[in-house]
Order: sequence, then structure tokens, then C-alpha cells
Amino acid sequence: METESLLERNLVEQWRELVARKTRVWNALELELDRQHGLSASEFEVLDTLSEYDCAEPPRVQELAAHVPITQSALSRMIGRLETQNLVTRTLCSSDRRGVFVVLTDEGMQRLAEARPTHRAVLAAELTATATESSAQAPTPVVL
Amino acid sequence: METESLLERNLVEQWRELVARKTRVWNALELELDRQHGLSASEFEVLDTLSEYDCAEPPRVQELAAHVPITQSALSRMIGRLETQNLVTRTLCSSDRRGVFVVLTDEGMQRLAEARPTHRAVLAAELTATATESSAQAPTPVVL
DNA sequence: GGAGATTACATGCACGTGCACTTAGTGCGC
DNA sequence: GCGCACTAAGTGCACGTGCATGTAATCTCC
Repeated sequence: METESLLERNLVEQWRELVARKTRVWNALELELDRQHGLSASEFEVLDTLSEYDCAEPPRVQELAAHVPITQSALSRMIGRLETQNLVTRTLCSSDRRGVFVVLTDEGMQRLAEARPTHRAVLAAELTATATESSAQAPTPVVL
Repeated sequence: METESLLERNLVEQWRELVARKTRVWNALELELDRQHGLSASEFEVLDTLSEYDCAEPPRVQELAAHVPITQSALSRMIGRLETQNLVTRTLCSSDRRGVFVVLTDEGMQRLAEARPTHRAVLAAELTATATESSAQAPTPVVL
């Protein structure tokens, strides 16, 4: 017992590396997007994803939830928050009146356009900064 | 304007892939570890990290926080929860009485030993399942 | 050695999240 | 047409988290 194969060790290492990278970039995004544009990382992700849809055929809540790493219920509330900020609007779907379309407002598109450079810059800066091999002893602070 | 270089597109794609992977594996861990062993993914991560220290030289809270993707304050509370479950104990450091050593109890080591196979299995299953190229339109459900 | 700055950990508070459930609407079988 | 299973989205609740702050101990410099 207590034998842990190198393959497993490697798997764990890979996993920790993945989490560390994600956390590092995420925290950086959270910080910069909030400071400069008053948006959380999640909110940006939703707006950015939303912008990829044709305005004529906006996504429904479900559809949107499938492309963003949060639950449908969390998304529902976030849409509420974004709506009070006039960044998105809800439109109910006439063919299926349970459905709700989510559309970017002009203001939302503008805020997104402003925030995008920041987002891309952080990504460029943090995503390339790989700590590929530095092992488990003291890799990167992970949390600032 | 509205020009987004392929390089940037690629960066964003890479980022979303990273988040999607992390979220997928994390959720799977959360589910299995809780169902089978009553541990959250974060808790397991802390216990597992803790186990890598020599019992004679346990880490302090700070030290531990540096190796786990949560804040020191969050860790402080988690240690409290783990302590009430008798999985870890706090020992105050005599040389610097501000410091607090965190040590695995026997029960903690046992629970960890039980949970480890589950953890490694989920990693093996989910981490290899790469969705490397499938693009933004409908990659992986991300959230179940 | 005493004051003030600094560090280590804990905690009050507000907030976003997930789970379970509710409400509203659709479609199917009869 | 009616009841019933099913789906879409929203909500009550509890909980874990981060930020800012509090408390205690240590260090520094005079």
C-alpha cells in the first residue's frame, strides 16, 4: 500500500497545474475587469458569449447556460443583475412562452467593447505565463 | 474597429477550453467525493496537500494557503470545519505564537486514503477526455 | 524597554452560487 | 377537451467565499 504510480502522480500534477493556471488567470481577470469596467469575470464571459449571437436570433437562457460555466439558476439571477444595469434585456419567446430570449442592449455592447481589450490583454499576459514544470513545492503563489 | 486578430481569437478559445476543462473535472470531483466520502473537492485538496508534509514539520496556515487555490480566510474557516470533523487539528507554534500548525489526524489520514482512489479515478476519467478542438458552438455541456 | 509598524490567523459582513422546489407553459394520450 | 408528464425559467434557502477588519504576537528602531 501507499504505492502511488508515477502515472497517477503525473495526473495529479497535471490537475493541480490546470487549477492553478485557471485560478491565476481568473483572479487577474476579476481584478482588472472590476476595477476598470465594473464587471465580474463571469459577467464579462456572459456578455462576451452573448455578443456572438445574431441579434435577430438571440439565445434562450438554457442555451446560454450551456456555454458558460455556471448553473442555469445562477445565470438567471445574473441576467437579472445585468438587466438592472441595462446591459441586457429579456424578451419572451412567442412561439414557446416559457422561453426567454436574452439580448445585449446597446449599452451592453458598448461596455463589452470597452472591456474587451482589458480582457484580451490579461489573457495574453497571464495565459502565456506558463509554470509548466515547476513542481509542487512552491510553484506560483496561486492566490495573490 | 471590431477587428479581432486570429491570435486573440485563439487566446480566447484556449481560455474557454481551460475553464471548461477545469469546471468539468471539478464538478465531477465534487459530486463523487461528496457522495462517496462526504468531502468537498476543496476539502480533499487541502487534506491531500496536507498529507505531503512530514508529520514532524507540519505546515502553517499561510504555507498551506499558498498551495491551495483558496484565500487564507477561506482556509481558516475550512480548517475549522475539518477540525470539528476530527480530520485535522490545530497546534500552535511555540517559537512564533501567532503561527498555527495544521496536522492531519489519524482519522483524517484514513478518510483521505479512502477518498484518494475516487479522486484519482475521476482525474483519470475526466482529465484525459479532451475536447481540444471542438469549437465554441457546442463543445461540452460544461455544467451537467 | 517602549511605541509603532508589521505579520499571522480569525471573523463580521455582504454576496454569488448550487440545490431543491415552485410556477408557468407545452405536448401527448385518450 | 382533459389530465398528466415534461420542460423552461425563476426563487427560498443555506452555505462557502472574498474583502476588509479585528486581535494577538513579533520585530524594529530609538
